[in-house]
Amino acid sequence: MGKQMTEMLKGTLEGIVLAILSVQAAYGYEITARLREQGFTEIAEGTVYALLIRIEQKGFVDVEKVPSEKGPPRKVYSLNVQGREFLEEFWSTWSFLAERLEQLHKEGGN
Amino acid sequence: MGKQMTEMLKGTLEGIVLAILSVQAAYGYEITARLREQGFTEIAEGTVYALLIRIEQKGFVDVEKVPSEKGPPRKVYSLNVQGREFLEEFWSTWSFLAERLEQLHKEGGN
DNA sequence: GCCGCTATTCAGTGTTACTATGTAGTGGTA
DNA sequence: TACCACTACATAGTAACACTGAATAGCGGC
Repeated sequence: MGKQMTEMLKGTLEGIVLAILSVQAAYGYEITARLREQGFTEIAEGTVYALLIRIEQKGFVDVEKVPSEKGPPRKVYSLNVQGREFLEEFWSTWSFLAERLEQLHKEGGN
Repeated sequence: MGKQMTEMLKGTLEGIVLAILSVQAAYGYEITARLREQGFTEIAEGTVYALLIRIEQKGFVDVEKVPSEKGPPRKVYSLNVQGREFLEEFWSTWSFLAERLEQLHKEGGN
């Protein structure tokens, strides 16, 4: 993956995953696949699983183990109230940053 | 500073500073002040200086020492060709990320 | 002589995403 | 039976980056 993207994902990937979960509960393998669909083709599985453990420890998600027909049991993550609050904060932080950067892009773009 | 902002700045602060330098050459103290003006009120001076050393080592900027009337000599940084190329890459990476996030924000915002 | 402002530097810390690998369950197939 | 492909999760070690909390240094005014 591009080094720039790697660094830029720090702090945003968590929000991205929470945003995905805010639409619908999902398990790790599924989330990875969904990220790939959305253009994040190079995000490693290990990265996603590590992130899921983190957001579980922070108490942003509820976890349920569900048997799979095709492999080991799935750990299905669903966003809880705390997670939704955090996601809102994330969006406001993101919006602030995005506005400043858009401004800078315009200024420099002459 | 909010922890979210801290993490989100990883990878973007470098681009922000390069964007500032793309408009006009500047020195560390000045850059810090300019960031504060633009709403990044809590970015530590030490952070900016460390970043400047990094981008100098990467060869994105040229440095000139200029005496000051008000204190120790200033180290004035100006963006060079390599820096401009890197900045362009930065903008394309940023745009990609911003588009995906905007999309996600819309989807989740129902 | 001391304080405030300007200006830079640096050691140590925490967080995060990546690499690389390992473990495990299921079904198909030769 | 043995092997492979796909599904599904876990983890140890690494690199990069922003922050904290200092220290150093030059200048002017009181």
